[in-house]
Amino acid sequence: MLDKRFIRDNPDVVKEAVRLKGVDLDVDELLAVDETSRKLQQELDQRQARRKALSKEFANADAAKREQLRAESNELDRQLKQIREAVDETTTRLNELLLITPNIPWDQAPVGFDESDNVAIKTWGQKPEFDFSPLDHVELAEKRGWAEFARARKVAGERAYALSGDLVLLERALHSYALDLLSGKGFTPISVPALVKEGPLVGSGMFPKGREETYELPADNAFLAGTAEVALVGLHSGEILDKDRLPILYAGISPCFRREVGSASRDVRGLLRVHQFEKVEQFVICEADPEESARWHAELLGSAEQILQDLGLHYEVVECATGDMGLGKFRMNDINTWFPSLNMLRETHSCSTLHDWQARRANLRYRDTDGKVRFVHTLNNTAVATPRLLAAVIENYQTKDHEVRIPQVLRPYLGNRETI
RNA sequence: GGAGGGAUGCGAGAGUGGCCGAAUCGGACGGUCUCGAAAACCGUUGUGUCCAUAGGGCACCGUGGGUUCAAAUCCCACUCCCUCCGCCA
Repeated sequence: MLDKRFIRDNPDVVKEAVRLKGVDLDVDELLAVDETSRKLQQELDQRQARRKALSKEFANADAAKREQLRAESNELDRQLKQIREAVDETTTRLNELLLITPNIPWDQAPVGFDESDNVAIKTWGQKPEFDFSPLDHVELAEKRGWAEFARARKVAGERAYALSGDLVLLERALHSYALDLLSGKGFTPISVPALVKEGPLVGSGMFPKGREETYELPADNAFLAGTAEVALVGLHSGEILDKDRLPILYAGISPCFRREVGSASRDVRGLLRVHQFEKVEQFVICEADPEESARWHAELLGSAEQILQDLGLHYEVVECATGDMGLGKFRMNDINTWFPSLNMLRETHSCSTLHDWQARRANLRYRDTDGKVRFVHTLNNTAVATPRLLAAVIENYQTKDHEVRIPQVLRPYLGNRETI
């Protein structure tokens, strides 16, 4: 969400953002509705002021006067009711429009309308060389009894999977390692609800746009969140934090659920795109200073890179194009990691700065040193999301004998085994 | 699942129809005192929105409706929290 006053004062900037992000929003309509809404509100305020005054007079009035005041007040009530209906109508529409108003993207972000316009800004490491023909993660896992696909699909349908044996231990090792790394950097590990109400989904910016991507449990008025970010934003929504509590650094863990409606029959094989997965998420709440949030963006991106470097995986960092970065984002960097079986890099991490766009929706504020109340900045990035990253690890580290060499950093979590 | 209790500002907590955007205590901030600090004393201290230079209007006492000239206060529904019983990982 953007500040209404900002939109009013900078309509051209907002229109440009709408264009750059390819959003279906009529900014002129928004401005018109805002104008109407304010006029109606003023009218309402005036009549309400009058009604309040009448009530005050009433206390000291005689019987005849009271009759007259009662009549006037009743008439005012009739008018108020009408105006209130009009106000409700316009504010509902205004909110609809505000909720789909995009954040202003970073002026250095590549302009473009989808993923294909993203620009690689860094690559690290090298593709592994195999002197045998490597298996893909599905073949490898099945050969080793590490996964059940057919049986899992009997239980839970398409894109379902079950991990077993050493692959489960390896998955846990990845998460433990990421959590330890982030704790060491001052992030508080926190496990959060994946089962959430609608409020935090709107607050985090997932709704209304991502509604059909989200599992809904209508009997309970609840949803399954696609990321811990939803709960992490929600935890502090509505609060006014003391400035000395900032920054708040979380390493959030939760299961994640995604319907993948837009990806029908894409990546249906294996562990790449599944409906349910496990993620350690980096999340930052900091003061509303673009330089401060830019520093945290670099920090979050750096931690994700460190994880991949520690794991020895070949990756590239991508500067996401305006049309790919999503409604609420100021800046987004994806990290794509090498998958030998696909002979390509695939997204494993996504680092975003949202400035105060998310904080405004979630009403997450802090009291600055000058005593003013401001909206915080929020940022998030993946640390480890499995099984996608797990698939990358086993594909990249497989041996001719269908074993997997364990990256050094994970060995302490696996009884110091070198291979599984 | 059954029975009860509750939701008020940064925190505790008063307020059961108009004098309440809200007592009191605590916290925080500023000041006096002091070599400095503590104590004591004095003062300040909710958010949003609109018009505006100053300043003012309006809204908000969990959420949404209703009653009334008038609602934090009465009525209804919902959400959340707590206690006890039952069930249960």
